[in-house]
Amino acid sequence: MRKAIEHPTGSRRARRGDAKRRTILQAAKAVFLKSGFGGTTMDAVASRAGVSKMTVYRHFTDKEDLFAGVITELCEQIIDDKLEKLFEKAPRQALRGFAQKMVSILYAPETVELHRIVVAECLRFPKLGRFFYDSGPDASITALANYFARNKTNPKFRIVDPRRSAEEFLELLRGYAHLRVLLGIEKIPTRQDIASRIDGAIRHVLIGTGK
Amino acid sequence: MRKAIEHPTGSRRARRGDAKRRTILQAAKAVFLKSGFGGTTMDAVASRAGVSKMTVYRHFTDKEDLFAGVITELCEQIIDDKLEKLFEKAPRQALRGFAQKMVSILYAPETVELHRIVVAECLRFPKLGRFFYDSGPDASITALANYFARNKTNPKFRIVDPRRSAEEFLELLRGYAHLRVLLGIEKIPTRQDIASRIDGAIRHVLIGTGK
DNA sequence: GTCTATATGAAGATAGAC
DNA sequence: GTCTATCTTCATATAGAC
Repeated sequence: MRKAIEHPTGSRRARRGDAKRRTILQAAKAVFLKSGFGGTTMDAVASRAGVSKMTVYRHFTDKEDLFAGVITELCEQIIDDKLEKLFEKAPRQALRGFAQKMVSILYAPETVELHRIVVAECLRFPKLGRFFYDSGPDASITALANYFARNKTNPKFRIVDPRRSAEEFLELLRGYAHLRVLLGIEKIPTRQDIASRIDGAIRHVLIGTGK
Repeated sequence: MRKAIEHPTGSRRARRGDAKRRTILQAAKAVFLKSGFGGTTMDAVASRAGVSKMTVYRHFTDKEDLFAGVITELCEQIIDDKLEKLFEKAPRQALRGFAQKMVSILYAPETVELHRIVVAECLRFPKLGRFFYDSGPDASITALANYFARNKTNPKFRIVDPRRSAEEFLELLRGYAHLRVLLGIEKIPTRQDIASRIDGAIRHVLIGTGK
């Protein structure tokens, strides 16, 4: 983004304190996610927020600033919990729990819409791609890679390089089902599809898990 | 797309015969891929093609029609060769050859840009997502799935369901490197990265391939 | 068929009242 | 601080001459 994505208009305190600002941000989030950057008009945001357009401009210097505010908030919320806790169980259960958590995030409608708009606008806003990637995918990969690194000598695991194995595990979870959802072809993968996807990912990194 | 993506203005013969139409289409392709649908102006297309804007409108009824023409041509060109020929060798070599072909397509700049614009515009043009998916990803998955189905009983292979295994193989090839390229974070994956990616994919579907 | 010039409309941004 | 009303820009699309 042209402006710093980390610092939309106003101080951090002002961001939290102002209720109307939050109302506008919520409205903007809905409109941007549904219509994209180009398809969103300041009129639509103002209308949805129940305020006049001028009020929107009082809180955000322009459309890009508003967009930055929305995206920042969304990215900060992608990974909410501490992922480390999931790895405290035995390997198979730990990986299954982590996988289920990841799938639930990956396929959440809001995540999918965010993903779509980031891909769409990452050329217009050069910082956007990295900001999103660091907030979501990279955070997940790193958490899993650390777990693999700790268990690299464990004979149950088939780890070549921790980070690569982490990527591969998550790639199998995401897969083409995610692309189909992104393209609007599928709504949400079935439970069976997800279960089989998780099995495939675990089979890829653990040994002796049968055919 | 609102109009049929398969049939932009004019008959199939007219499409091939008219040289100026092709000039406009080439110019439009460059501009759309660089700037997206919203960022592209008919002025820019006309200017790049070296014709007046009116001439563009003589060949394409409107901007959407022009967009449909560009996307149709791009999608038709994604998979140019017959993929079946690649599978005539021994399993390991066959899969390696197929994988290299797929990687070269996946990471070609034009493919990446097409992918990006399709994700960006698939909500505005409902048919677009499926058209792209069928032309590229699904064609690849199906070709590989057929190969796996023919070799399902071969003890070298670790195939649960041919189509799922095909998706998994291609997911490992695509992976997060592709997302990073899509987001503008990386330019092109390194040779080592690609080689290791191909190894991982083959390891996933063949047995007894070492570690 | 192709051009120059223009109409139309939408949307980002602002002026000034309360 | 918030509103109504307005300005300005610019891109799609068209009219009419050659």
